[in-house]
Amino acid sequence: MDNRDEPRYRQVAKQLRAEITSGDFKPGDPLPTEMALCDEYTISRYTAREALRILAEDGLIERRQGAGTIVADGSAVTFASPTGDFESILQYAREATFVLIDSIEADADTLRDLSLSGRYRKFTGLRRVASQAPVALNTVFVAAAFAPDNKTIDHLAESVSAWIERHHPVRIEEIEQHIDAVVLEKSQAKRLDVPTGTAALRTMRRYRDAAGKVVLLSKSLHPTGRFAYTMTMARKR
Amino acid sequence: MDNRDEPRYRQVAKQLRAEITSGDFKPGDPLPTEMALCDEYTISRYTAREALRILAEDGLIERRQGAGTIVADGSAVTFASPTGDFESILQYAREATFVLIDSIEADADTLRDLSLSGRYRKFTGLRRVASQAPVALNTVFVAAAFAPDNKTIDHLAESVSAWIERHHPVRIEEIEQHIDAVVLEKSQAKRLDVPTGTAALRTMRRYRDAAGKVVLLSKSLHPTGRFAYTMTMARKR
DNA sequence: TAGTGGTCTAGACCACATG
DNA sequence: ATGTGGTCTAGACCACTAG
Repeated sequence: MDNRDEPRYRQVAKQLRAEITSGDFKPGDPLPTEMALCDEYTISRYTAREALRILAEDGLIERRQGAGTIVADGSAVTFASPTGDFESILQYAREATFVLIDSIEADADTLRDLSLSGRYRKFTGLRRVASQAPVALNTVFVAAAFAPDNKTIDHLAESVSAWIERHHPVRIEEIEQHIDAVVLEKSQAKRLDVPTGTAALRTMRRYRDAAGKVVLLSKSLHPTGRFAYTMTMARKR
Repeated sequence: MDNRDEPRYRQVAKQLRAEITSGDFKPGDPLPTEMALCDEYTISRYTAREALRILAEDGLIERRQGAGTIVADGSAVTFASPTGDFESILQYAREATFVLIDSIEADADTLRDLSLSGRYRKFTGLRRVASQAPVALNTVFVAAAFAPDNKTIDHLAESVSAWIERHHPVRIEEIEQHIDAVVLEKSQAKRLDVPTGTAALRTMRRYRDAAGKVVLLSKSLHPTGRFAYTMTMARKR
């Protein structure tokens, strides 16, 4: 079933998120109180609060001292990243899990098309939040030296770039992002469980280290309604 | 001096921040461990961690399990764009001309849908580069106080936000951008001179002044192939 | 006044990084 | 092997909101 290594508070957050996005809780509805969550999940208050913190940071809920916790409005469908820090721009919901479909060594033609040189491992998978419909069909090319094994990447609950930085002495210095729109093909739509002909955001990101080497290249297809890209830019002074 | 009501963890965070920004701790330096902070400030580990969490969220420090906490080598990451100014986000707008189709006062329903309050003028038009096919179907809501007249906006060869800043004493401090994908409807496709059913990037941007007031709201439909969104994010300051 | 979320303590065990 | 940060428990008191 679920990854037993995943912290309890993320599991709880995932569950609550599912109940919110599925409509069990609607915008404006009160969420269970912290003590209620403690009882329901048999967890301490700290764990309940960590779960709620995640949802609050993602803008899914609003908390008010003395009053309670309610579902924020307008966030039932999309997963937005309102903050401006490096990781949150790139990620889907914090708990989005990579579900591996396929893993092979990238062939020469593919690499040439992507302007990559060197050896790369190609992972194909879905990004899911809880057991909801996938938010993305994801293809990731990882430089061979940094590639995780299949067991590691499957059910990875963070970004691949974050995993690489934690496990290898490399630092991503720059990300180039390219976004356009496409209409999904039949096979893609099937994997994502949407009708053929649905529109999707297509993103391609190149993650480079200080030397300009592409450590990671990620291509994603996000069907409309499951994902939208949000960011805030502040003016430089 | 210090607000005595302020939570202890914020006081600690404030103190640590001061030590970092004053240069007592330099980028790459290890910060005191959690236990060391507990002793130094006579606080529990929870309180120390809350303080560190604040600094980590602000991008001032980096934490790695097992390794420790160090001062980050850049301040919070910003979106580095080639030119470093707002115009670069608009990309097409720099060389694209706004061709006015329609101009009316926005009605109450429309404003409510967009969460706008106050009076706004709604301009509909195409963005063209030279006499090529249009790169966008554009709807712009301008706060009444700043709205250009029809003659001015038609064939405007810059962004509307730039025009506003040049002609009114207002400064855009923040832009919130939302991007998703759609399939064009017949009337939209016709205007853009593409087949019905073409995919398009849909962007919505809110331009706010220092007070948070939405000065300008722009919605665009960019047909695939004519426009793609590219940006580069750098980790360093 | 009762109940909520906010802050805080004092423990504990674990995963991970480094020597 | 040691020490770090990550997770988690079981308490407590306080600030605030609402009936």
